[in-house]
Amino acid sequence: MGAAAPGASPLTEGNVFATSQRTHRCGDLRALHAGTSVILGGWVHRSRDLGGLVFMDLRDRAGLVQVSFNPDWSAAQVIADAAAVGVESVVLVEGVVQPRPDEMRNPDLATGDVEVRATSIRVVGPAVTPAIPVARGKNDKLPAEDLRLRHRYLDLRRPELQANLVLRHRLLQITRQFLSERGFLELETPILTKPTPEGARDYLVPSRVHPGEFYALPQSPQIYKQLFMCCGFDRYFQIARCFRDEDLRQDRQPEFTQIDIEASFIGRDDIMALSEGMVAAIWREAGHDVSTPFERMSYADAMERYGCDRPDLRYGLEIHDFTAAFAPLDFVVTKSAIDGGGRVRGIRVPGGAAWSRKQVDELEALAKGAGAGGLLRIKKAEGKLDGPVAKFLTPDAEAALALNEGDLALLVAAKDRVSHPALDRVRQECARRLGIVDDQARRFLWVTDFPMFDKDPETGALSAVHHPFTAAHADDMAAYPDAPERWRALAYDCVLNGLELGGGSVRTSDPRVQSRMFTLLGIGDVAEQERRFGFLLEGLRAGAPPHGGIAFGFDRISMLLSNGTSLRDVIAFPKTTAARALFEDAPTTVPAEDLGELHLRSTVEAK
RNA sequence: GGGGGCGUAGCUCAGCUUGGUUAGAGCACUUGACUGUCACUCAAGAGGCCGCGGGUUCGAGCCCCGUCGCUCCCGCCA
Repeated sequence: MGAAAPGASPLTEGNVFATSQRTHRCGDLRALHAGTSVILGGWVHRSRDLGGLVFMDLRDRAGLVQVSFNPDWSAAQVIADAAAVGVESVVLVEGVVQPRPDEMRNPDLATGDVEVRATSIRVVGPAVTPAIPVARGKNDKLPAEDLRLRHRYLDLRRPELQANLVLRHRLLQITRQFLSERGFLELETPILTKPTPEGARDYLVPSRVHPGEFYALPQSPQIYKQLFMCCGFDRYFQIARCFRDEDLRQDRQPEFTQIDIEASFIGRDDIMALSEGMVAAIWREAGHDVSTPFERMSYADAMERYGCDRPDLRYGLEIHDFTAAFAPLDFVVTKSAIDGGGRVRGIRVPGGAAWSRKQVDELEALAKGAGAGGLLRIKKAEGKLDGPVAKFLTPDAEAALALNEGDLALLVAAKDRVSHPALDRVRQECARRLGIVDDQARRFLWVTDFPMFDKDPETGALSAVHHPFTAAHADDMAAYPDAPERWRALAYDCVLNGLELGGGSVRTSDPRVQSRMFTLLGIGDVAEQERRFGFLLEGLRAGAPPHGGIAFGFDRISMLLSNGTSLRDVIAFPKTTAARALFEDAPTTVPAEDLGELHLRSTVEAK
């Protein structure tokens, strides 16, 4: 193999992947390369030794190509060497691209019209037998996830995961380009920040130079980005890593990436329009057309019609209120619920009358699991209504139900706090059973006008639904100065098919209003406000423009656009649900003297 | 913090219901044969702390208790 000519840069000639050691990538070779002498570097994906003839599938990031070793063009020693290489070893192969005869083409392979006739092979990175297979048969199951994470250096070689990370890269680039072109500055914020006792648990980092004091890893760059606005940076974004020390889920990691955006002199509609353009650009990069603007729905509407603040609009089964029609009924379940301040609401399921008692019992179990006392069922079969309530129904109630032949009504009689989540669960399950969820459809939606505060039903304490820096509708504050639980927030969530993609708000830019919000949230002491949020309040007092922003969950977006179901498949080195990194084996114990330097002592018994 | 599922060869799994000779299969691996394969084929071989600890029993992969790991869900995630 000849050395590159001194001074020659192979990164020219229109093939940016050529280097001093290789000329092409395996997966890039096509019929047009026929006759070209090439040097390839790649991993041995699989090989087939026919005795005297060896075929090797060589893999790199671009894909697979077949290399053939044959006495007609390969020396005996070259064939012997090829036959001896183990899978997943790294080799450099020199040869000539040749078109394959028609009957030997492989239509399943992008490079299947050609093969590389090898004249030399050099093993530059021999591999031990892989602990988990990289090359898989069509019907082979994936190894267990803990093994895939433990041997991530092998799992990430799989073309599927490579494609996911390549797509992730492209989505990052298009996001940066979109925002950059619109004057947004990519500004970095600290990873070592100030602990905030609200919200999720912080990851804490002990300070060595300040005994007993701690940094926290950011749950989001929220306050910093608002300070950028106070500084006049006007338009900010960051692909920001965020950390939350909470228990995990399939779609939740302890560290995650969000597209974080903030802008000045804007209102809600500005942020929404910008976001729609960005989301459309991201989806387009993944090959999907998205029409804008997105639908909008108020929080109150979403809860009333779907029992959920991020409704999946790909199907109907909307919730209806039958309270007025059921109020006169002499039926204890509905009567007591209504008398107690509740309502009778539910959905009509076309064709549900055919479901068995057991099937409907399963739906009731779901409703009960969500907190409901039960699920009332009324079906219309052979022209008459049937169910425990049926004999109590007045003509008015029957008319209100408006059931068609074969319909099933599923009702919950309870306060909204109970019936919303119960009906949400039942509605989703019914849609799934009916098979009416179109998985090709993309129903983007803005949910707006969230309440500012959530009131604890027992203590009466208020907590922020979005976060404490969100602005409220000015007219609500004026109309109900003493009933903050009635205020609507200038907050908005971007929802796709029942999944939350992102959320944001217009912020409170008046420091006096911000201080009042803290007071409403139970931080009435001014000194306490200054201690915890002084660095924001000072910034606001120094002259703050009206501003607002939004953050999108980038991992989840990558997952959706990779058609995956697990965040772990779009993150190179993810944690397990126990927040453990199996490959590098973190977290881990550290020597007591290291702790001592940080002024810490473990309370856990040494093993 | 709570509940469910899983844990047997390097990998994917069977065996457990009803305890009983030497724990099996496919793939991978090793050796051999094979000149157009592409999940090559064929033959032979090697490979096991049945997660770990304890208990019941004449006898435990199988039953019981505990524990660890992974996973899914609830709580939690302003």
